[in-house]
Amino acid sequence: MVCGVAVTELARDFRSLREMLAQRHDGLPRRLQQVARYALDHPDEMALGTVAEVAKGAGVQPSTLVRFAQSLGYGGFSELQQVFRTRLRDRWPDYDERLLGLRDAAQAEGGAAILLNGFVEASITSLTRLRETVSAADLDKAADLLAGAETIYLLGQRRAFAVASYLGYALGKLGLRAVLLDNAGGMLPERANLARPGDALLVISFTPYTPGTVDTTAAIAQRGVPVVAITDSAFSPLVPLASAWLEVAEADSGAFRSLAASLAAVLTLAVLAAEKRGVCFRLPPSPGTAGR
Amino acid sequence: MVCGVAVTELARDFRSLREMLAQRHDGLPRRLQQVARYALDHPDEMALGTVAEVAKGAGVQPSTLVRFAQSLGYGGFSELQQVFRTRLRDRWPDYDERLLGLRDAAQAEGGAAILLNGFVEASITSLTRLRETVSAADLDKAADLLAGAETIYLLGQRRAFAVASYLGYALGKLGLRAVLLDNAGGMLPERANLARPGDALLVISFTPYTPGTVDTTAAIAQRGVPVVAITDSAFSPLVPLASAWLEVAEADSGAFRSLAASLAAVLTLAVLAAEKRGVCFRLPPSPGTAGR
DNA sequence: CCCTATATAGAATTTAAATTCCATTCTTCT
DNA sequence: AGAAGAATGGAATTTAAATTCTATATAGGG
Repeated sequence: MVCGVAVTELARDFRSLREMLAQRHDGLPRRLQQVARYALDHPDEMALGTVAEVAKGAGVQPSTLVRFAQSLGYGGFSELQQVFRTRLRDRWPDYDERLLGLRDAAQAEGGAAILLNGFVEASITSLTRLRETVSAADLDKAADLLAGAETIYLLGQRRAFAVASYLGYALGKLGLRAVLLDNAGGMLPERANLARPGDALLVISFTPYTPGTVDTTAAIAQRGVPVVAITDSAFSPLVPLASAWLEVAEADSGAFRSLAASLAAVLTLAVLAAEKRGVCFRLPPSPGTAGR
Repeated sequence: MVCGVAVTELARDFRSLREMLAQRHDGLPRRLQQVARYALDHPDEMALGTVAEVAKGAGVQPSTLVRFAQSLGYGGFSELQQVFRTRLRDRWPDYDERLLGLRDAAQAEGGAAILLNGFVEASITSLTRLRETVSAADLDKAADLLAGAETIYLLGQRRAFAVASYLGYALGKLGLRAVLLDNAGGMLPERANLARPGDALLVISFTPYTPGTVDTTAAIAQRGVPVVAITDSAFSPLVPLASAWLEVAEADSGAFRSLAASLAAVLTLAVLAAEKRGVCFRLPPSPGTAGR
């Protein structure tokens, strides 16, 4: 019946589908044009709805949707729907195109490039997700606590240690007193005892939460020191201990997790806290909206 | 059967669901906790996947998902899924609007969001640029040197220290012997003396190059130890000392540079080196294409 | 104006997914 | 340690959705 009609390669992503529809639209039967318009105007409905729902929305019969998909070269509506679902999954409006190109290029270059590309993609995923999960209010609250502290204690072990150490560097540059709690000589508990209620603890930990980190945080929190936690889930044992916390979930690329999102979050906190501190101690030149 | 059990009003939107799960999580059976975590970590899969797909992703049986939904008060998985689908619909009301207004949205949310957005964008810029400047050949060469080393010494100070420390963590996990050269007690020169020709040094430094890092690298290189450098320019003082080097330029967002690209590069090296080492020492089960 | 080819609507069928049920395995309490 | 209860995995069943089929309508050509 439909032998050799589909000259064009069938579209697997939303962009190509859009393009293809624009081209073939005029040659399509009336009802199918109607479906095409609806599909491009309501991509979310196309992705999430059942055939019956979409048909109702577009004002056509269910079978029309199937014929539409088939006339485009797909096996059926479900196959067409995958295009719309993929678009929902991978919606990084700015970066999706770039990423697709990167993946292809990496394949061509060989194993090392694929590996690198994996880490790059995991990092970008983490970063874009960060922008969605962390709100300005959360950041403000956490930064307020840090700005009000005399000394900021930093705690992070294993893979979170890198984050804590960079934060220590940044806070130092910004002129905020910070102490990096490492476990040198197994002295962590003793060094943690220095924290007093006028200070603050910033703790970073991800699954599986290092017991030492959790224990130390609990000990410090119990002594009335405000705790800001950076962790990866609402179920983290740090959350009940914290006065403020940020959810930072890092994607992994097989072997190791990225730290990109954690670093971005932590630097934001550092700069925010410094700004707030600046407002308290030395009044800034421009009042009102302090941030540029 | 389930008369009047659900005391709580059942959640119809994502936020309440999230909250409810956080509360009830501890009282839940093991598998149901597992599902709860997966659901919050992969909301898109929950929205788009079928029961079978989600079950596979979460590592449970399909029936467990249904029981999970029911224990929360929903009629079944489909009803629970609606919550996740609604979230997808509502969060991106309009595709085009979002394209235009990412930065505007940050403006509207306040200083904190602008700041965070800046760090996220800087990181993504660094990461995509990394893919352009670093070639697979460079990576291979550097990884070969590391794979051939008995012990890998890691050197990075100031902001590069975070990178070196994460690399140390990763190499340890991969079973490669690595020594992080910190300057504890001002003993850096003495500790660096331990490196011998059969070892390797991985050094990370960016403008302005920390003198201590450069000096130590020079001393080690002169004693015949192969050096792999991660630095930000061909004119870096590390380049003439190195047997292999990678150019990693980090974008900055005003105050601080991202470390995202450096971390991605360094992790790639670590995994590559471990793979090569595996090939040399214990022949892998699958010959030919050793990858994964 | 009629005949043929194509498109369409709606019912019938097929296919796939969600839910329930039951046997087995862990837990917990005595 | 043993029994009772809850939790789990997997097959069986039910339910819903997608696809196909056919009768009817519509448009285009002779």
